Amino acid sequence: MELHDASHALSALSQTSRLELFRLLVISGDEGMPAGQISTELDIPKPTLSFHLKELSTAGLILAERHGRSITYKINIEGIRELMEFLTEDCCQGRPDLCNLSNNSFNTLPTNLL
Amino acid sequence: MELHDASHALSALSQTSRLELFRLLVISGDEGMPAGQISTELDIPKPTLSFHLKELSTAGLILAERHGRSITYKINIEGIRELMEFLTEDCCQGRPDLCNLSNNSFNTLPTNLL
DNA sequence: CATGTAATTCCATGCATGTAGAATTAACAA
DNA sequence: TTGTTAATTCTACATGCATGGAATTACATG
Repeated sequence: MELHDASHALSALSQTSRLELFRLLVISGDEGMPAGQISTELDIPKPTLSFHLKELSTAGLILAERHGRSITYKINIEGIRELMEFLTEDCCQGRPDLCNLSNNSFNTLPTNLL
Repeated sequence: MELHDASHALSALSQTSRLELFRLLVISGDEGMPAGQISTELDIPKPTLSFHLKELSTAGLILAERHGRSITYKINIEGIRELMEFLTEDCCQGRPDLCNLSNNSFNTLPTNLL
């Protein structure tokens, strides 16, 4: 991942509606959530939501999958991983304390959602 | 750190000029770099640079310190750490593989720059 | 105090982004 | 094929952001 892509991804996440949307999809996990449900859940009109979903999609942060007549969205694990790696690359040049977050309990969390 | 602050920080980093600026300050480390040098280094006019520096400052990502008649900027370790924590919080709810980046060699890097 | 240097604010311009109603496409069901 | 539901594009409007020249503030030195 290079500067331009990272900037695109960060730009997609820099908007409160989209950050909330992103969070919701992260929590909803691998099964994702259909657009209509997201629209009611976050109280965002469908055209507006569609715009934001597209932003996150082209930024490589979420994926779309049609199920019948509804379209389900879910987070793109690879895309997020790449962004995280880019940021930690940036943050940690010779400064390991920055990224060595002490209170991240990732490894103690259940993995049954994967 | 809450949604609004995170969105503010992400917004500050979402712009290519500022992302480059941020990178430069990360690399320049704890001694930072005066605004004039940044201006010539990145070939950004002073008023434009000043605008971007302010954006990163109010987002809590960099710090300013006057030395004589020049003002030196450097990264704000705490601010960056908070943003990283917020993002990993978001990214890792029940999905530890996302943030458990395998190829991060932070702990093998020299710490003499701190 | 006067001069030179560093950086910032002021301000106007142009471009990009967010928003949401109306029209449109896509899919299923009878 | 007609009707219903889901989601998207089209479109227009308003707001916000990036840019950089000109004027301004802050500081050091003779």
